[in-house]
Amino acid sequence: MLRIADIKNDKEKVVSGLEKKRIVNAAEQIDALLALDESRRNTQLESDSVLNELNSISKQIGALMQKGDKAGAEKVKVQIGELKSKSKVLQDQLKSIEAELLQTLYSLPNSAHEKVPTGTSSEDNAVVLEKGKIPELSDAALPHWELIEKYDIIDFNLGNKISGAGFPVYKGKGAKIQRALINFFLDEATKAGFEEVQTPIVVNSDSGYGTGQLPDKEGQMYGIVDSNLFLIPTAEVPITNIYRDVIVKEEDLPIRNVGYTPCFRREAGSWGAHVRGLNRLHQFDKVEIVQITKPEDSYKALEGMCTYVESLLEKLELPFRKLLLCGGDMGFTSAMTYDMEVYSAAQKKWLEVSSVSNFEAYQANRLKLRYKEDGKKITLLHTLNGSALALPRIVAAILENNQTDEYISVPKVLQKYTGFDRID
RNA sequence: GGAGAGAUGGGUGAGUGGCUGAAACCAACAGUUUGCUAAACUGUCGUACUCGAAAGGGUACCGGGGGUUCGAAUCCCCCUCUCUCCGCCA
Repeated sequence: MLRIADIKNDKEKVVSGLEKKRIVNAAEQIDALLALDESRRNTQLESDSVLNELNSISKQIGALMQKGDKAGAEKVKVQIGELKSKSKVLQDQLKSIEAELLQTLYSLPNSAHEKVPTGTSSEDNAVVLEKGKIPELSDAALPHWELIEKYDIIDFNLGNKISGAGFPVYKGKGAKIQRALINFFLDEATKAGFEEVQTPIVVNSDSGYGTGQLPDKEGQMYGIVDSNLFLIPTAEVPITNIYRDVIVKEEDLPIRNVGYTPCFRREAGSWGAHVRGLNRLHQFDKVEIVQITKPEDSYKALEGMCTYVESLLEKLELPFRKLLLCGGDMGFTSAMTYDMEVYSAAQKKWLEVSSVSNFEAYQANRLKLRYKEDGKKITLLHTLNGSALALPRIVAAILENNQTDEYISVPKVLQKYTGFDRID
C-alpha cells in the first residue's frame, strides 16, 4: 500500500500517478486520506496522554500498596474511573480511525511511475521493442487447438471430465514438452543467478494481503472451502511472502528467487468465444522470477529482468514484442510493468507470455519487508517479479510457428530436455 | 482423528500480578589491548506510532483476539500454530 510519508513528501506526484491508474477523484481521495491520518495522530496523542496518566497513577497505587498504605491507595483509586472511561472512548475511536485508514489504503492501487504512459486500455500500451522473424505459414497451417488434436498431445475433453473447462490434460509429447520447458526455464534462471525455491501452492489470507491479491482480487482466486486458504494465481504470492515480516540483512540484497508452480485463476467474467485452446486456462504452469532490491536499485533490476526474459524468447526462437503498459492497463499493485508478447502465427495474434513489474515499496509496505540501511535506519525494500515464463501460450506459439504439414519441430534449446526433435 | 505439553527479543532461555520492554548466555556491532588472527575486557544491541531542532520523552507490542484488575508476559475465555505419544497413511 501507499505510504503516508511518501504522499506528504510529494502529493502531486502520487496523485498524478493514481490518475494514470484511472482513479478519477485521486486528489480528493488523497486529501481525505491525509485528513484521516491527521485525526489518527491527534486521537493517538490524546489517548497516549490519558494512558500515561493512568499508568502513573497505577504506579502510585503500587508503591502505596507496597508500603501497606491501603487507605492511601484507595484514595488514589478514585481518580481512575473517569480517566478509564475517557481512555476507552479514545481507544475505540482510534481503532475505528485506524481501520478506516487501512481500508482506504487497501482500496488505493499503487501510483504509476512518471514514465508510465497515460492511457485507458491495451490500445495505449507502448511497443518498445520488437524482435524475431514472424514465420510465414502455408495456407494449410492450423491454429494450436487443431494441432493438439491432430497430434493427440493435449486433451480438453478429458480435462472437462475430470475438472471442468480450462483444465487440460497434457499427454505424451504434450506432457513432455511442458516438463521440458519448466526444466529449461528453471535451469536458465539458476544460471542467471536466481535461487530456486519450491513453495506451497495454497496460501493463507495474510499472504494474499501481503502481495495485494486481497482484498482487491478475491474473486479471481479459488478459495478452499472451510480452510481460509486460496490456490495461488501466481508463484509471486508464496515466493514474495517468504519475506513477509522480515528485516533483510543488507549484504543479502538483492534477493533473487525463481520457482515453478501451477497457477489457478477463476477468470470470472473473462471467458468467451474469443478465448480458445491454450490462450486462457483455469490452471496453467508458470516459472516466476522474484527480486527484492534496495529502493535505488529497483528500476535497474526491472530492466535486467526484462533482458533476461527476452533472452529466453530468443533462445526459443519466438518472435516477440515488448510493451510498456499504460497506466490503465497495469495491475493494481504495480508502479511500472512491461509485458512480453509472442506472435502466434496461425491465429495471427500476439499472446502475453510474461509480465514484469516493479512494485516499488507498495507490496513491501504491506509485507513489512525491510532492511537496515547502513546498519541503522530501517527502510522498506522494493519488490519485483516477472513470468519467466508462462507455459501455455509459449506452447501455443511453438506449435503454431513451428508446424509443417507433417510434423512440428521442437526448438533446438529444448531438444535435450524433450529427447525428441519433432512432434508427429 | 484421540491424549498431553507448549508459543517470550536474531538464537537458546528465565520470568505466576506492580521494582519487567523483559534476566542470563550465545550471536552481532563498536572500541581497548595485541605484530596479524584468536582470546580477553568495555560498551551498544527489538519493532511500530508519536512529541522534540537535538538530547531525550510518551504510548503500544512477550503467537492472535477478547476479558478480569487501579495495574497482566504472568489470571480467565476463544482462536491459530508447534511439539510428544497413540491411531491412520503417500
